Amino acid sequence: MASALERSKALFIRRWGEMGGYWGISRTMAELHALMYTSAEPLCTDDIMEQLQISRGNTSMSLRQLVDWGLVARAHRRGDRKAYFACETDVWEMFQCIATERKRREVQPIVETIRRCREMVEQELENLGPEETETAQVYLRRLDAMQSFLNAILELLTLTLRGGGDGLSMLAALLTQLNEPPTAK
Amino acid sequence: MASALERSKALFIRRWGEMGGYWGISRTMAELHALMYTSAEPLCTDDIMEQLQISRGNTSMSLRQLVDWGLVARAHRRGDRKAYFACETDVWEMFQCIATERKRREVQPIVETIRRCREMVEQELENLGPEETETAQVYLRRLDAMQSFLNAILELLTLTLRGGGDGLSMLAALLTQLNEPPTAK
DNA sequence: CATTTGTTTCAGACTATTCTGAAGCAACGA
DNA sequence: TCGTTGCTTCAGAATAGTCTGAAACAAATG
Repeated sequence: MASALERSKALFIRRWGEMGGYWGISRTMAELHALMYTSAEPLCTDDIMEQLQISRGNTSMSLRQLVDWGLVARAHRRGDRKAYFACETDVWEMFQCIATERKRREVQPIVETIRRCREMVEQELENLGPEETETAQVYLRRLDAMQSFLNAILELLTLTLRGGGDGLSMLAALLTQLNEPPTAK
Repeated sequence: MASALERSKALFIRRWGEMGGYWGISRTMAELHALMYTSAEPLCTDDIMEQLQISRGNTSMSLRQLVDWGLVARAHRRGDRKAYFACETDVWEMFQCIATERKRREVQPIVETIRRCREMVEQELENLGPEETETAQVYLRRLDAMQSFLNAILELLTLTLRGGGDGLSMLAALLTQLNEPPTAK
């Protein structure tokens, strides 16, 4: 019978994997991450294969992605040719890695697309009938709103992340202050 | 030849759909959302089917999900039995809808799981050898760190969202202030 | 109550993603 | 140089996720 510690880890790994799915990360990659997060020691490929029951190829590919995201680092042991892997264990650093990458990969492109979309319509704006102009205006206003929103989020993340590891927790404290005084209005 | 307005909308819809994929939302559902966001008027099922070239069934299911998320509302026209659908157009409200739902569906469960994981190990803690105890301690510390992190995020969202629609933009402005003075140190 | 109009559901088809396993590559030591 | 160890790659298999279309349903109308 597996120890309580092992069963506890297994549960955490399973749940973390599930969650990955909801956020556009493959279940296995998330499980791999969880496994490393729960492990006190760096792990080698074979450890991972055995614990998660996945193939060598899958392990190699998933590890590479985690390293690309900056969530996992390669490590080596003296007199051992195998590569070992260790997870970033500071949760705020972890969050920063993810936020930075998603910003770059997903938010930036849509901001750029919105800019282009706006441009396309602006050029045509003069040659439209009155009703079409109205429709176009609504559309442009919506694009602008979305653009501002995304820029605000980008700025918020940039500023929060720049502020070092505990930026967000500081922020939360700050918000509490902001939210409480107004009750005395 | 399609008008620039149409081509612009199509581009936005395509990109928004792609992005949905990265965030664990089906491409079609995201496209549907984008279509409604770009449309000045509420749309009926047939409009959507035609514009996105998808089946009636798919349209019905995707709309239902969007309504569940609170991102889209049913509307009706006098003397017309068809249902029309309109998108939430305030981006901050939109964000709130998504944040609230994800919090409930995805963050809460993992917080609960972490609590359980901790419990499982605590019970066993006394019956362990010294080395195992060390390992278990590391694991528990990691669980605690993750737990605090998630709670901070939850709190942050709650506070931000409670503060009305433009809470975040206010926040961004505030952070700018916080970050700029220190340059004068 | 039969008909028309519009919506929902869901089994099966289809598509996309993920995974495996074996071949290939690279680094090292004998 | 050749064998050994360990990592990476990728074609094809397996799996998971999405979509269709037709049947069932529901509501309004004649």
